[in-house]
Formats: sequence, C-alpha cells, structure tokens
Amino acid sequence: MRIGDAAAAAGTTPRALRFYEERGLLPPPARSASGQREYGPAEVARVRAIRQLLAVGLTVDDLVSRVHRLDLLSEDPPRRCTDAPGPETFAPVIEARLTALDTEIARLTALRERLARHAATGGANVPGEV
Amino acid sequence: MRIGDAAAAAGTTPRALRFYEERGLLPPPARSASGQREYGPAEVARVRAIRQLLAVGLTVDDLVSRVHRLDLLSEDPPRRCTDAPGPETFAPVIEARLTALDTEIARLTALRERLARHAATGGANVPGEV
DNA sequence: CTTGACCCTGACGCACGGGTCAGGGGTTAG
DNA sequence: CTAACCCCTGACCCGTGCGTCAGGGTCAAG
Repeated sequence: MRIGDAAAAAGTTPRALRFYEERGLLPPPARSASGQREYGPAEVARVRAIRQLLAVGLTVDDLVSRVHRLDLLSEDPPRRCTDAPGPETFAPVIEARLTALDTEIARLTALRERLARHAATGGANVPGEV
Repeated sequence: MRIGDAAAAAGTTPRALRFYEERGLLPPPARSASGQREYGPAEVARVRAIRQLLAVGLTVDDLVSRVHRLDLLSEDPPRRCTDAPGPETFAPVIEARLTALDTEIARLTALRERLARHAATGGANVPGEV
C-alpha cells in the first residue's frame, strides 16, 4: 500500500503520515525500489491509534514520550493481560492533559464572566492585572 | 513622555505600544526632532482602554474594527450621554466573542469528558469523526 | 568625553498540527 | 507513448500578542 491509500485507510492525509514519521510517531516505513513509502495494515492500525489519542486531546509530544507503547494499542484484540500494563501506560500524560484542560476551561470561564460583566456594566473598569 | 515611560504608565511595554500602533489601534504619535515617539496622557489613557478590552477577551482585530470608538472609552468621566451610544458600541464584537468563548469552552469540556472516559475504559475505542 | 540607559527599525521566534505550493520523478491504464 | 495521477523532498504558511535579538542612533548625567 502506498502512502495515499494508507492515509485514506486511516482517515487522514499523506502529509499527516509524513508528519508523524518526522516526529517519530511512525517508524520509517519500507520503501519501494524507487523510494516510495510502503505501508501494511499494521502501520494503518498504528496511525488509527495515534489519531484516536490526538482526537482525545493528547498532543503529538505527549505521544512521542510514550511512543514505545503505541504498538500495544494498535493491535486488534486488546490483549492487555500479557505483561505490560496496557493503555494505562498513558495515564500520566492523560492526567497531565486533564489538568491542563481544567485549567484552560477555568481560565476561559473566568474570562467569559468578566466579558459578560464588562458588557453589562458598560465597560468602565476591569479590576486589572498585576 | 517617551515610549518607555508611557508604556510603564499604561502598565505594559514599549514593544506593545509599537505593536498597537502598527496594527492601527494607536494613531502615529508625535515625534521628537530625532525621531523618538512622544506621548501624552491621552494616549496613555487610550492604551489603558485597549488593555482592558484585551484583558476581557477581545482580540486586536476586534478592536481594530471598532477603533473609532476607542477614544470614547479613554476619557476619564464616562460621559456616555453625549450622542454616541458609548461602550455599547462594542456590543457586537463582545457578543461574537462570548459566542466564541462558549463554543470553545464547550469543545474543551467535551474533550475533557472524552479523555476522562478514555482513561477510565482503558482507551480501546473512541467513536471517531467523519 | 564617556558611559549607561533609552530609543529606532526590521525581522525572526513561539505553540500546534498539519496545509499548501514548488520542482521533479514514478506508475499505470489506454 | 502519453496523459493523468500518484509520490518524493524541502520550505513556507496559518493565528495571537507580543518577546527578543541585531545593529545602530539619542539623551542625560558625571
């Protein structure tokens, strides 16, 4: 499978695949004699796993730090009783991400409050920063 | 007053003042013979107004679109019964900003939910997008 | 006069996940 | 053989509000 089909199979674009590879999320794939990337079902599954984790709010760097666990997620039967703790390995980054999200949500909510008050009062004074 | 003092008086930096000027939020100030910017109390007040609006969540572009109303806000006695509707003039952008904030908050909240579920279930499947 | 603090313009950096050329080569059906 | 489509690498673009050099003039005090 060449990059276009692999990307389509994983629900993304060739550019994204090259990007993941460049960032170290995908191992350098096999190349055809003329230098074109060749992908198999395993890499497509891995890309799916990457996309799920990204969609859920993790960043590329989060994944890079745990890249060695990505394979565990790409396998169809989630046999997570082998020896590795399975997806829980992502717990630390997920925790951190949750905290960051909470902080950001709180910040935006406070901002929203202030903006609403600002609109209501006519915008004279806002407490101020430092 | 030169730029450093003006910036300090407004609670910001020289770079920010040049930036506002470049973006059209501040009119080009008077210059000394040697080309240095000269500011008076009026511009400092205007910068304060700009900073308040930014702090409240509006963007520079929001302000640019209503730049002609900034002067009204910079005056000390909020005489908003002259002829212009006063700060309410910012209502449209504030509305838009509130909507944008709500959307963003909702997005992050949903993300947080998904991430939390992902962590709880062990990260097997996330519904997916298109 | 010299020093140190301030000012000038112009231009790149940042965080994020790719999008979008540009210029050149591979591949395959008709 | 050729059109039409795919792939390659390298490099710039987006949005936000400035921060931070770089290289060079200006100003006030000692």
